[in-house]
Amino acid sequence: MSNRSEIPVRTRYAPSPTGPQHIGGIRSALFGWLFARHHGGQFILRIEDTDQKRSVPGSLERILESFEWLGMDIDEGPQVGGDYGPYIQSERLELYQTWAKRLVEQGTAYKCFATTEDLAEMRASGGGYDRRYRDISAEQADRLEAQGKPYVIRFKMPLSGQTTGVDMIRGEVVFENAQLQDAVLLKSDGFPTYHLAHIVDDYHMKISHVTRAVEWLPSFPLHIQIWEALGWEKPQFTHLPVLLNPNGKGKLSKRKQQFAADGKSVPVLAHEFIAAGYLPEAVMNFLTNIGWNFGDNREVFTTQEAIERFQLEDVNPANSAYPIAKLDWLNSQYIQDAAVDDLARRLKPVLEAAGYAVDDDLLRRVVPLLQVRLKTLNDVVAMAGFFFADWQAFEAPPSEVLIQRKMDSAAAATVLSGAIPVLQRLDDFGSETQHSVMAAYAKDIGYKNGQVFGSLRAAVTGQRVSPPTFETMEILGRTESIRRIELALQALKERA
RNA sequence: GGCCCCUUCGUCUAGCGGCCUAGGAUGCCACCCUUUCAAGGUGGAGACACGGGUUCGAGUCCCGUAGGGGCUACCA
Repeated sequence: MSNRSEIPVRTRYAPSPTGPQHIGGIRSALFGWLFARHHGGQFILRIEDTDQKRSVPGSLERILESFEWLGMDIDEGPQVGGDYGPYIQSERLELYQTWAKRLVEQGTAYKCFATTEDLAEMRASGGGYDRRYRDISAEQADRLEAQGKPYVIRFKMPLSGQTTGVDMIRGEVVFENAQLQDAVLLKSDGFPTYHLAHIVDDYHMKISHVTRAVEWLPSFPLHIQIWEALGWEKPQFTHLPVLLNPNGKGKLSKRKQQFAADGKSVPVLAHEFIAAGYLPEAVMNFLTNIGWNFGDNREVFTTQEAIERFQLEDVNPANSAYPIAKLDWLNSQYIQDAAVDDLARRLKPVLEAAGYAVDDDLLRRVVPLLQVRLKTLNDVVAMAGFFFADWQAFEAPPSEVLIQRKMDSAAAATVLSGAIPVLQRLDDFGSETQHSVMAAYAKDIGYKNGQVFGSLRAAVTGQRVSPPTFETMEILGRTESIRRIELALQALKERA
């Protein structure tokens, strides 16, 4: 596939284990994954837990679950292993310390003894770190260290000149070195910062293409300088656009619950998509189509098809408002196109979670009635839960459901009671036969189809909105259908 | 504030100088179909942020302005 690079393509997703996975992070990972798969390369998961304070136990499991659900397979990482591990940064501390020390020895980094208070003062007087320890002598530094003073290691950023970075979707980006600070490479607790750790790891893990969110663009020149100070050949870089809130204002946040225009809360965390009843294929399709497009004006495509076409260069550099409304549509497309057994298998746990005991054969008969009616898997409960409830416990719905528009209680009773013998006489209780016979019946008694069919629907399903009436009655069977109609008649009589 | 990135219908996008009287999708509206709800069909409204250049010709290239986003931590 790749005909211009001899080195194998290796991309990585390197999240901090700070809790549930945010859809924005997953999208960044997705682009790196698609790129690796397109080129037949490897996709690596690395956990960046160098900030102990922010680490949340169980995060790794959540990340792995999200990837598995979406079908994004990981070639190397914690749990799966690989030749370049460990894949958790807190287990690689020695490596970072070695290289930080090397930089100090070669004079491109230095020990800085400024205290938190010193830094706070500098910030208060309106500026960043003033580089006060950048040029102290080695003896001075040794003396301070011998006194037990804590220190960090900072990078000696060039004070003048420019650094030019090449971004695969933006081209050259030029920065003034004087704008950059002497970033901390190694913290006083011996842990590296992101700046050092990711470079050491990307180098040692032979990452060929760094894909990360645009918020890293401002520190791009710093990273370039560090790569060069280390004397390592750089990978290629791509800064990916991010997801904005649905209204286009601000980066999509997992902290603040977002609401779509219709007032529905917007799924942002990976597990929320599962809980909301979305299909993983639909979510993948949805995510892939933001900031990248399939071409040919196609909106619905498989992950495999996307892999065949995906190019990082084609990614739109602009951030996007989170187009969540499109996911409902896409999801409904996938539900419509799903095979009956497949959809039944996915619907079953949803119904069970709602408290229904699901009979597989019954479910398979019901599914075809549902396919054009469900936006999400969860919709099955309101639309067709009644099929799976205890039939013996069925009760007639309230009168306002039973009595159709432009009808009253007496009219409803007339229509329903007259329908019973007609249904009883049928040789064939199939929906089509029912339909034609009931249409004729409606004409006979002078009511509209909608009034007759609607009355039956309400009597038999207990709902105003349901799958088609006659298909439903066919599944329920003649005996049960008529029993329910009788229950409705009784209810109308009692309430009259 | 400084620095960096971005800017086509409400939204996601196609467009990489003439194929654009700007295409698709979603959402919205109307009509058709119709036993509810959907689905489906047909049609409609809807965008090149603005101003300068460059060019025979600019949505497409350059500059500026405006707007949006991000960074500016011993967080990533």
